[in-house]
Amino acid sequence: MSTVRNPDQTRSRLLEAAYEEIYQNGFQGMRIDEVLARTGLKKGAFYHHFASKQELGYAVLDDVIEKFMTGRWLEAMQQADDPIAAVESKLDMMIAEVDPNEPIRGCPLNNLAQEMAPLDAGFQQRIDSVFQFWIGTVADALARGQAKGIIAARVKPQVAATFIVGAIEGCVGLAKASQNPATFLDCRSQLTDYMQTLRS
Amino acid sequence: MSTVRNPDQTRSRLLEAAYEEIYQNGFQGMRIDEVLARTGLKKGAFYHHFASKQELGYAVLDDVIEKFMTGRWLEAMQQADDPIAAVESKLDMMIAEVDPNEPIRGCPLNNLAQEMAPLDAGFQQRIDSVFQFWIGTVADALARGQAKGIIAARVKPQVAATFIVGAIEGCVGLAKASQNPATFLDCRSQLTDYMQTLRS
DNA sequence: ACTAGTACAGACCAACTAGTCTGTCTATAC
DNA sequence: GTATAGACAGACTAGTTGGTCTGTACTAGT
Repeated sequence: MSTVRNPDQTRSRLLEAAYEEIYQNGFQGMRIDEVLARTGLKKGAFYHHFASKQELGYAVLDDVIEKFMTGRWLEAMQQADDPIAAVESKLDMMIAEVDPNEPIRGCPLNNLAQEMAPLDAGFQQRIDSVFQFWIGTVADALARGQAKGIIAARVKPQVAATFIVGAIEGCVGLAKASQNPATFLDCRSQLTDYMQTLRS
Repeated sequence: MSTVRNPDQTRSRLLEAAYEEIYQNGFQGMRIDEVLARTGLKKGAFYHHFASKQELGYAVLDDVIEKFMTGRWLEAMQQADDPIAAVESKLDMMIAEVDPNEPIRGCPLNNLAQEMAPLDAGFQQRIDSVFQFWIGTVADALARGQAKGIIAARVKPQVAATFIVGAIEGCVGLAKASQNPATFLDCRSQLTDYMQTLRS
């Protein structure tokens, strides 16, 4: 049996399976054997593409999570006429994506942050850079809103954006703790109130 | 050598060591051997007091973390003249407790929540009950503030309290991700702004 | 004082898990 | 076409980890 080889795709499959396993069990809880079982690949393939479990974790952050967050927030914020409406729209999307049949697993980025940031500098730097990028997209949108006069001049875009991102993660985290989507809705309603105070 | 025995204290030492290990490495990352090394005890002692690692985790939540949160928030909120000022005071205490020489490890309760809530129903229920208690203390204080006329009547205490707790955890979580206390200060300043909007 | 249950010590085990190594098949360069 | 490097398979290992089990010393009730 002649096997067709496609190393790039093999690597992607490993990354995708690892992302799922990490999302479900955390990085430390993720087992390489389970990633291999998901993909049907063997140890030989894995360690050909990744030097270690740690390197796999870094690659998931670099190649899956960062790209996901970039795709999700960058252009949505960049081409937003109203930054607050754009954030609200993203929150609506997050709600729509919740699968009521599955446990609430929260935000993949924040999950890794809370687990790994104090334990591993490589994780921490990558995570921080994604958060800073995310906050930066919101801050830039707020600053453009100020230029357009729809956001109050007193608002500090970076500070407000930090809080918006922090509050989103907080609301998601509480919903995860309670395993109740209604918690997110309650929490989010107040984030909405806060954001309205940023308008001029 | 005649060893003095004190089973209650032995159990407490195990719980305290386990709490520290969980706080540093997470529940899954916590190793029983390391708990024993911290205490100088052996397997025999451990499995006499706890049926399993899972039961230890439950006990840490029930006997350490819940008690800690109760002691920290209950009476402070109960005897608060001004609920917002009381929360601010607690935030000041949290800042004061940060040790600049150690990595920012965040909130022990939220750490466990983000790691274990979707994985283990026993953890999830215990964590949720502590969060609900915490939120309840804040909500009750807000309601009393409304009765006194210092909190606006339009405020829904439970919803506002949920957001306050969520935002606190979000701010702490971001500071943990960035390993930068300044992130918490920025984030918190906006939580302060939000809370001011609750006044009448 | 005796006994029975309690509170441990510490050796041991079975399962798991990250990582290694050798071999083989495939693709690519020439 | 052939050599060389890349892309895997899969058996194997060494270390770890939660948990068990037996034995023993302590303690409380009678």
